[in-house]
Amino acid sequence: MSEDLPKPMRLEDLIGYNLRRASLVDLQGATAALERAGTRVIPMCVLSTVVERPGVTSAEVCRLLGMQRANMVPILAELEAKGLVFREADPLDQRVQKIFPTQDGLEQGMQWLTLLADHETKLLSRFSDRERQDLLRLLSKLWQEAD
Amino acid sequence: MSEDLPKPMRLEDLIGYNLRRASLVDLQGATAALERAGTRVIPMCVLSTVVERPGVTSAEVCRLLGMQRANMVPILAELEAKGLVFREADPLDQRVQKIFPTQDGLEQGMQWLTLLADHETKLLSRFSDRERQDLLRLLSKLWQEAD
DNA sequence: TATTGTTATACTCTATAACTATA
DNA sequence: TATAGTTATAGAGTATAACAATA
Repeated sequence: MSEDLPKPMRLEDLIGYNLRRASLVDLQGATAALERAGTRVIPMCVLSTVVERPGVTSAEVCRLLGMQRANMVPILAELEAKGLVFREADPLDQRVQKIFPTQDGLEQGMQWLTLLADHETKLLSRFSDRERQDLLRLLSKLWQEAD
Repeated sequence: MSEDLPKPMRLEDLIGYNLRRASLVDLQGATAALERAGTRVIPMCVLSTVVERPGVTSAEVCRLLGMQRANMVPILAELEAKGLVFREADPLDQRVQKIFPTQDGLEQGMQWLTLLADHETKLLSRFSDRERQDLLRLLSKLWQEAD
């Protein structure tokens, strides 16, 4: 009885359009939440990665976060200047510097993560637990399985 | 028996992190798909809006797409220079210009939308129809209901 | 040859302030 | 006073090429 429309014919039917709008809404709230703590989203992501993987190298962080090495330089310099991470020469490979969180870095990393978790609780207040789980799973599957 | 962990403690547990990674993966593919047609994502979104709402004003497109008025100016100039849209003074309000798609604009708008739909079919090839529907609904709910 | 960390640079997108013409 | 369209400008994020040191 109903005709089949095989392709989306409107902008709002595109997953990508809704992805970008949703990501932008989240980013605004996340930026505001972190601004009060004196940081931004990208340094927060880098610090979290260092906290979760102490001894990681700059190039590894770049691969994990999908960033260019050149753009990591000022971010790490900023975190180091704030006393949140420090670098150590790797005796096994003179090219690389292993990055570790300081005690302050561990505490700030936890606090920044909590700020974002609180922001997300507000953002998703009308979502059921099941909807949050589904959304997280589908988004993760989307970018992790991308070739 | 299991402990309850009320807040995410890792970067990858944040919806926002997965939103941004997923949006970026999609954006790369969408940009590549549109590059072959000689355009970019934002002009495509603007043209689609004009096609779906002929006679819309610049300020209305900005509100619909969440853009600043200042940033719309060069986009509309580009679409106009390509002969895809044209503007008409509104006799009822001398401040506004109503924007309409040309015949070429209608055809290009359809073609650009098809390019993105094809890109999404590839991107979501491992997603079931149900998963695509769920993802679309959850993303739309996230940004449309945001206050 | 390939990789790491780095510098310099350019480009896109986004944000803000200020202007004019009109409502 | 508020809004529409515009200009100029600054900022954040991203991308590429090239370099020296090391593997």
